[in-house]
Amino acid sequence: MNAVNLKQLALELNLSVSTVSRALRDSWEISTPTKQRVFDLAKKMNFQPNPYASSLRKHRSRTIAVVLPEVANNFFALAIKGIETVAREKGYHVLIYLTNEEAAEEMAIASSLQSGRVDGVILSLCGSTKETRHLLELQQRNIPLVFFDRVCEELTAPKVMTNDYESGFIATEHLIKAGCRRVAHLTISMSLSISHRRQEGYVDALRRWELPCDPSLVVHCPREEEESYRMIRELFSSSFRPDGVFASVEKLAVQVYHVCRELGLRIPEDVKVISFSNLVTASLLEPSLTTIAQPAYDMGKEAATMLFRRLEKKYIVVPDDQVMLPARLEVRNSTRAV
Amino acid sequence: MNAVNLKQLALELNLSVSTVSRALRDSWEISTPTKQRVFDLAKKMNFQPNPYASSLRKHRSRTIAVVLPEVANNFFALAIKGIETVAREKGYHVLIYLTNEEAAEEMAIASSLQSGRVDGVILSLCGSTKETRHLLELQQRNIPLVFFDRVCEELTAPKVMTNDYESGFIATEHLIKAGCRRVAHLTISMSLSISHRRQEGYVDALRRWELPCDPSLVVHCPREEEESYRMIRELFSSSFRPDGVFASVEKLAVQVYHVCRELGLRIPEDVKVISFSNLVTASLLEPSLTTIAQPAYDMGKEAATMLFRRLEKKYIVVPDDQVMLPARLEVRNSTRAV
DNA sequence: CTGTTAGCGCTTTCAA
DNA sequence: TTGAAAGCGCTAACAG
Repeated sequence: MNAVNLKQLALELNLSVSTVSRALRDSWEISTPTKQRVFDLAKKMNFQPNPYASSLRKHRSRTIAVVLPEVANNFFALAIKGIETVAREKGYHVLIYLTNEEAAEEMAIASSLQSGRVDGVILSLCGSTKETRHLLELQQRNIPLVFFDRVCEELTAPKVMTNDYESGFIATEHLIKAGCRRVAHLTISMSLSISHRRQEGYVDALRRWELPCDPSLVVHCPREEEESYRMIRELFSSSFRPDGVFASVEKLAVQVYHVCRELGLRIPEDVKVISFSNLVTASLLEPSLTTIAQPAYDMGKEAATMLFRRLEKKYIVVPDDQVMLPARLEVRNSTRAV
Repeated sequence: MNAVNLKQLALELNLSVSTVSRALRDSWEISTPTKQRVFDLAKKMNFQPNPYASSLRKHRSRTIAVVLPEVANNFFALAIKGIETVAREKGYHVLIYLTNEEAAEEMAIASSLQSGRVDGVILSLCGSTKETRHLLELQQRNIPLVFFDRVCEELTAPKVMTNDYESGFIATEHLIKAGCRRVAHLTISMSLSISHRRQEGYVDALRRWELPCDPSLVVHCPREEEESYRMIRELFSSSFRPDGVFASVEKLAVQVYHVCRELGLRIPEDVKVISFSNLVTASLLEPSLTTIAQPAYDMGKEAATMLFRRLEKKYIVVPDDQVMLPARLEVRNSTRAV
C-alpha cells in the first residue's frame, strides 16, 4: 500500500488537483459542499500530504534544528522537551543534532543546515568552538538562529540564558531568610564568567542584608575530589564555621553532606545547604538540601518562542533580543518518611 | 543571499543541469576533468543540494523519526544519543517527537508520519497506549518500525529491550559474590512482566548459588513513601535481617540507605546494596550503592542499527528480530574521599 | 467557484 | 561523455 496523493483524490472526485488542494487548505474560494466531499474522501483514504513537495514549492519546511553539545544531561533533555512542546503547538517538526562537544561536528552540522532543510536553528555552542563563520553563514542564508544557554557573544542573534547573577542572589538570599548568618560559597571553575556572576549575586545578597562578606567563606574547590573534600572539611572545622552553604555544583553539596556527617553537624539544623543542580540527586539524597536549577524547560520554550516569532515575521523591531531567566529554587517538601 | 542550486552551477560552468548533478554524485559517466571543475565550483559556492527536491524525486528522505514518551529522563536521553550517533554515521537525520505518555499524541504523531516524511520509525510505547492501529498503518505504508524498550507484543516488528531476567540475575549474583547470604529483593509494581522477570532472575541466581529463597526477603513496596519506608525498616529490624539488597528502583535504594542510618547499620559493611537506576543519584549519594542500569546508549544504537538494516535492505531473512540487552553493572570506584 | 498551467530543485530515462 | 526532457507532489498565478 502506497501513499495517496492529490491526483488520486482529484480523479476519484472528478475535480482538478488544484481544487482539491485548495479545499484541503480550507480556502474561501471553494464551495462548502465541495470542501465536504474532499474532506470526507481525504479522511477515508487517510490522505497525508507529502511535506517535501510542499516544502519544495513553498521554500519553507516547517522544520527546525536543535543543535546541542550533548543530551545525556537533564538540562538539555528538558530543553528539548520545552522546544518540542512549542514546536508541536506551532505545527513544526524538530530535527536533533548532537555535536558531542566537538567544534568540527558543530561546523559540519551548521554547514549542512544551509541546504534549506530547516527554517531555523536553536543552538548551544560546544565548548571547543572558536570560530563562528559557520554560524554567520547560516544567518546570511536567512536562517534565523537562536542561541541557547551557551551563547556566542560575538554574533548578533537572540539569546536565551540563565541569569547567573540573579541565581546567586536568590540562592544566597534563600539561606539568609532561613536564618543563616555565615553563608559560605563553594565553587569550581566553570566558565569563569558564570562563576563570577554567581559570586557577584552571592556578594550582593550579603550586602543587601547587611551581612559581612568574609572572604574565607568563599572556597574555590579544585577538580580533585580528595583535595576538594579536605578544603571543605577545613572550612567546617573552624570555630567560625558557616551555618549555610551555597554550592555552585551538586558534587560539592554532596561533599558538604559527607563532611557534615563526619563532623557530626546536622543538616539542616546546624548547616543549611542550597545547591545548583540539574539532576535530581541532591534532593533525593537529603530533602533538606534545597536545590536551585536552571529552568531548562522554560528556557527551551523561550528559545523556541523567540525563533518562531522570527519565522512567522510577527515582529518589526525585536525588543527582546536577549532573555535571561533566573534559576528556580526547588525547595523539596518531600517527607523523608522517618 | 539565497541558496545556490544546480541550475546556477550549470550556467556558470556551461554544462547542463544533469551533468552537474551526475558529477556531484560522482557518477562514472562523467569525465574526471569535468567532475573536478564541478566539485571545485560547488565547494567555492558552498553548494548544498536541496534535500527536499531530492526526497521528492527519490521517495526517500534519509530521515527517521524517534518517538518517545518523554526525554527528561536519563534513559531516553542516552537512547537519543545512541540513535543520533549511528544515524549520523549513516547520513540520516533524526526527527524527535515526544508523546508525553499520551496515547492520543502517539496516535497523532504516528498518523502524521504516514506522509512520507520519514523512512523509518523508532518508537517507545507510551504507557496509556491500548490500540495499535496507528502503528500497523505505518507498517502497511512500508515504513519500517522498530520498538524500543517499551515494546508492543502484538505487532511483528524488531524490538530492542532490556533483558530483565538476566539483569535480575546479574544484580543478585553480584551481591552473592560479594559475600551476601541473605539477599532481599525490593520491588514496586512496574509493568508486571518486568517485575516478574527481574524477580525470576533474582530467584534463579539464589538457586544457582544454592542459597535458600526466603519469601520474606521479597518485599513489594507500595507507592506511598511512608508505608514503603515502614516495610523496609521492618525488614531490617528482624534478627534475620538481610545482608544484601537488590532494589528494583532507585527510590527504594535511597530508602534502604536511610533505614540503615536509622538502625545504625553500615553500608556496605553490614548491608550491601545494588539498585536499578538510570540516574546518577544513588552512586553520588553513596559510592558503595552499586548501580545496575539499562544500557540506554547501546540500546539506542542497536535500535538504529536494526532500523537501518531494514532501510538499506541489506538483509533477506531477519535473524535478529528481537534483541535483549542485559543491564549493565556500574560499580563505582569513586572514592568517597574520607 | 473551478480548472489550466507553470514551476519548486533534483534525478533519471532516453537520445545524441 | 553530455544534454534534453519528463516528472516527483504540491502550490499559486492566471484565466475562465
